[in-house]
Amino acid sequence: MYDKGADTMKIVFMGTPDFAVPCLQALINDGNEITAVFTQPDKPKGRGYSLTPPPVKVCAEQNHIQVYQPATLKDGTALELLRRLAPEMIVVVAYGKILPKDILELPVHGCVNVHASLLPEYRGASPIQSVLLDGRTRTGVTAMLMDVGLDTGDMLLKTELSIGENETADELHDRLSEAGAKLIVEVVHRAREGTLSREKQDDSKSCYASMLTKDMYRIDFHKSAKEIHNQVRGLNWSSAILDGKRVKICRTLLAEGTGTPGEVLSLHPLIVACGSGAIEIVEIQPEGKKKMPASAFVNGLRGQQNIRFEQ
RNA sequence: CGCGGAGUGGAGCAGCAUGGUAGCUCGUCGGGCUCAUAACCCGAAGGUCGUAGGUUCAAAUCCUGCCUCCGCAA
Repeated sequence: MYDKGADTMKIVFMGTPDFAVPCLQALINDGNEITAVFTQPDKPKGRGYSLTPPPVKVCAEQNHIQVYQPATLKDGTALELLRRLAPEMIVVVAYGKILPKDILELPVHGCVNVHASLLPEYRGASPIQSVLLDGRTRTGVTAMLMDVGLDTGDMLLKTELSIGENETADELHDRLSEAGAKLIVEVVHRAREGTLSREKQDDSKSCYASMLTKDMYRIDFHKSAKEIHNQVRGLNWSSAILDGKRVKICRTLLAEGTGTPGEVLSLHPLIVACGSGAIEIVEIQPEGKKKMPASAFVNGLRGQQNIRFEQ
């Protein structure tokens, strides 16, 4: 009754970090024929610079899928390889490389990208974090048909999510990642049925999520409590200097109170004054230690309880 | 051989340079006080001090190997 070609699709998957893994796994579980996975080359990472494979590679290998890690897609070898693989669709999720035009045009169903924002807003590198830094209350994932621009292609499907007041980038990342996995499976289904429709992006409403830089992680307690709270949750943590030592502030809540910026208003709970308002520090990580509840940190202070955060 | 920090009852820390009775702030359990409490008071349980060896009459403490965790940097 069923034509084999009608209920599976030949797909090449391109992706690199954790965010892309649920999408790949979902496509596999959905029974599609993943003929190959493209991912970034292993890179020296972490302590000792040990060569670390990207998460997508690990997942692909567990599923016995052929992995390719070309340094570039521009020299034609990737194109030739892809011609042989003959995918009906290329799915790209946080791959980290630009696809040249001839690859974009290769599959019949095109190159579909899953992007972690409601396009045309937050195109670019850090949509998840930027949305939180800006204090937005809604975001989502968008599947789009890639073109030569950066996240500018025609949109196919979206999923919208509302953002919790205290939600962190890690938490949002995971939710968006799962939503993206469901979304791409639906895109594949509908591509087979031929029921997808394309919607152009309204460029006048677009904005870009800039790359994250190191200095964005430093807390300036002159800023408002709201800004600092968004910074901590948007970046997962931010650093401050306490008693001459660097600490990561990993989780905060908005709190009551006023004082000079950086002043510790209370140890139980741990509340710090900001430029306007105050934040409660819920989780903190001293240099060289594990992340711990602020209460544990305060317990370990022993005598030196006259602490204040430096500017 | 990238640089550095750390592993001590359930949590966070002290003790280690001058080896010799396990400490502190919490938590837990029991009891008391209170209209009441995450507050206060009294009491209790709970630790082969990461692991394997070495030195020693004696090692959490000194020496060596190994494991694990973390910060920086990439």
